[in-house]
Amino acid sequence: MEERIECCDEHRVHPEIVTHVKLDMPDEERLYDLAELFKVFGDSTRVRILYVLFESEMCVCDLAELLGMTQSAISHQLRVLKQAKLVRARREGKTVFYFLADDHVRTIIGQGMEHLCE
Amino acid sequence: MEERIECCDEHRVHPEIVTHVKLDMPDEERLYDLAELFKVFGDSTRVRILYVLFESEMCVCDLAELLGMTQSAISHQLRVLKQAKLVRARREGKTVFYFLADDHVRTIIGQGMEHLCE
DNA sequence: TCAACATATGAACAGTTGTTCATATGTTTG
DNA sequence: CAAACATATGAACAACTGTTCATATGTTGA
Repeated sequence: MEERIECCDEHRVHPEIVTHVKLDMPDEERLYDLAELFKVFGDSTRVRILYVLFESEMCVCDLAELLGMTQSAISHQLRVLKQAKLVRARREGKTVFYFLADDHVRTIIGQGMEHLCE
Repeated sequence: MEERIECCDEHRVHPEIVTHVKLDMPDEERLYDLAELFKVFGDSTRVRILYVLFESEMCVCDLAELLGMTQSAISHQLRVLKQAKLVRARREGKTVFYFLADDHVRTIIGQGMEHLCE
């Protein structure tokens, strides 16, 4: 802990800060999960689906038509979104309606948009 | 616009809503950029780098040592982060210090963490 | 200017991801 | 129950991504 692997010989950053940072870091696993979550936002098909669901819950085939993609592709992506707990599903007869799971989705996407616009 | 490609024959979602959603959607390009932005957050090495930079600006080799990765790997990822304008760099002699570009990064990661914890 | 050091970068490779196609599951209606 | 329809899923393939290795660039001090 006190000894460091050879790297830069002169450390501008104090060892205290490095130690402090190490203590403050969440577990590897938690950070891995966080990256996995953002990975879900990192695909334009899925972002588009989420944007649609901002307005209204919708069934798979309407999503497919709206986004100009096959039912299969949309269904695969909805599964990813569902596993990440970003959307939930509600069955009504033959059709399944998907809707946003909670408001973090809006906030996260909103902040992303803000970042793009600055 | 009024005519729809054959899909579900009975539409539970009113055509008005579909039209409304279409109008409210940002451009393809914007949504693509948004997904690209989140893609940057979607890697645990990059998330870890960002977390470290929450605490303090840091040089490449310190980051490499802290995260137990090669200098090259870190440097490649810093470039990605820089291109996305999530971090900025400051040169001081031989060493280059990287730091967070703005506070959206904190908010976005914070919201992501919140989502995981619910 | 040259050696030593910190960082950046290009090529290559393995691992991952999104779509398509074919098909399976599940639901309603006759 | 069978047909029709909406959705889900598995396999396969192309495209993309992150790391490594080798090397280049840029900076300092002798």
